[in-house]
Amino acid sequence: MLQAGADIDRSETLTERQQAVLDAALRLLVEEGDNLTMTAVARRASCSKETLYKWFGDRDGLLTATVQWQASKVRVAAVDREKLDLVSLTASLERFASDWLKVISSDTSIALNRVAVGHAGSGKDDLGAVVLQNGRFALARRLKPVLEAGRQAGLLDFEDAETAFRTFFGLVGRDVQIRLLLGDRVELTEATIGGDARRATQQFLALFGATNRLKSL
Amino acid sequence: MLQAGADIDRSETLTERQQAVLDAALRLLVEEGDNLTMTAVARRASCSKETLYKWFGDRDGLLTATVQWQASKVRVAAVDREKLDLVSLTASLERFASDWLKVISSDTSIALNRVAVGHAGSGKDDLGAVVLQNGRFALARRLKPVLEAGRQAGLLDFEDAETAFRTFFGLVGRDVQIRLLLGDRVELTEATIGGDARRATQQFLALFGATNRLKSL
DNA sequence: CCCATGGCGTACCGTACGTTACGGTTCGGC
DNA sequence: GCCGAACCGTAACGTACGGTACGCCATGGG
Repeated sequence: MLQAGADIDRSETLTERQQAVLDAALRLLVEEGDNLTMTAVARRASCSKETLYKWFGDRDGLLTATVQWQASKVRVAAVDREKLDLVSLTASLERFASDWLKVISSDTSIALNRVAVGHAGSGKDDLGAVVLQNGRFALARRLKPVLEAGRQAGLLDFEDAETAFRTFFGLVGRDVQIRLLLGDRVELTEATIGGDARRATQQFLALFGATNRLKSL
Repeated sequence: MLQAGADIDRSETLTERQQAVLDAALRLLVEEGDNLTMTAVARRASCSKETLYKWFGDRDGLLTATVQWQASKVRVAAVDREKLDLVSLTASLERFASDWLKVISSDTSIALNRVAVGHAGSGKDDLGAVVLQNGRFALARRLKPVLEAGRQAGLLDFEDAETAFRTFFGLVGRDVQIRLLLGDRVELTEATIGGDARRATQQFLALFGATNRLKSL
């Protein structure tokens, strides 16, 4: 399984300057992909290579620090769980879907996932684990309480929150992420994202809404 | 959009020996990932580097040839479209889902997708396009006729075959592929694949079956 | 005023790897 | 039996890049 603690918040232990350096590395990562060089990072960040090595150890250290830094920035606020009727549940689900689609279609997410996937083969670092923790698993952690609350309120009907979440994940993401990662130009305007979020939520409610029965899962 | 002709069948133009070399490269790609060296391929294939360069031009040429070679091997037979009732349609869908899950969870598919994703950033070659053509788009080409036939037979109800396919794709794959690419150990036994295929088809039929209405897509 | 520290810029080293060149060997055709 | 082509094994070359060392400057405390 995945290592625990891969999503520790490093924003505390980082000085202002170090964060600026990591931001530069992040921008360069988006532009150049995995073939960015230490000299390029140093030049872009206006710092010396020796400083990079002193702060981050080696290239892999810099990369993981960059990924964790970006991860610590997208920590989103959870949904408030006060009122819960069908319309608020629907709104929450649509919100989650829309946010998720925006994230996975952003340039930085694509770049980060690319390098993480590339590094996942030879187990030198755990970029894949970091990205998973702050991507797919973070989404699950934030969404599952909403699903459970929906079940408590009698709006949803499912056996296992995990499988319900995974279905929602599939309905939202479909083929978007893999196509983007493989370089396909998927048109994702604000409008299409909104439409996809609505469609996915409706489909999810059709499958797991308490009114409809689908006991054969 | 993606380049046409990315899925030309190269198995004709390749001699026996060249296919053996590509097989060796493929195995090495699965083991080593993108950091395989030309010397390693030459040694594994018991051929000289000069031959590699004469046959495939350069490293990228060898990689694309390897990917295309593997792609030409998984060309699967289409489904026969004679009888078409609900049980045969269900069987076809389950078959597709199960096959697809087996493919994306195979070692070679994971390795190939990893290098293709890694190379998709810097547009040196078009590995991403090749993988997409022979993966996601090939699946769509093979599945869409079945969906259309199902609609003709009054078993399915959808507006656009493309969006219907994408929903099916999402219901089948969910988070499996991205988790595998990122290095997560997903347990995918024969039994779980069968169960997932059944669940995905049932959900798809619940959404797009002609008996049920979900006109708000 | 002086010195120590931290960081910038740059030159440098070692190595890994893509690419090329070359000598030796097999093999089909004459 | 001889020739050329194709190919194997390996040595060699060039380069790019990770990692390190060193000189210089700024700042801040004594």
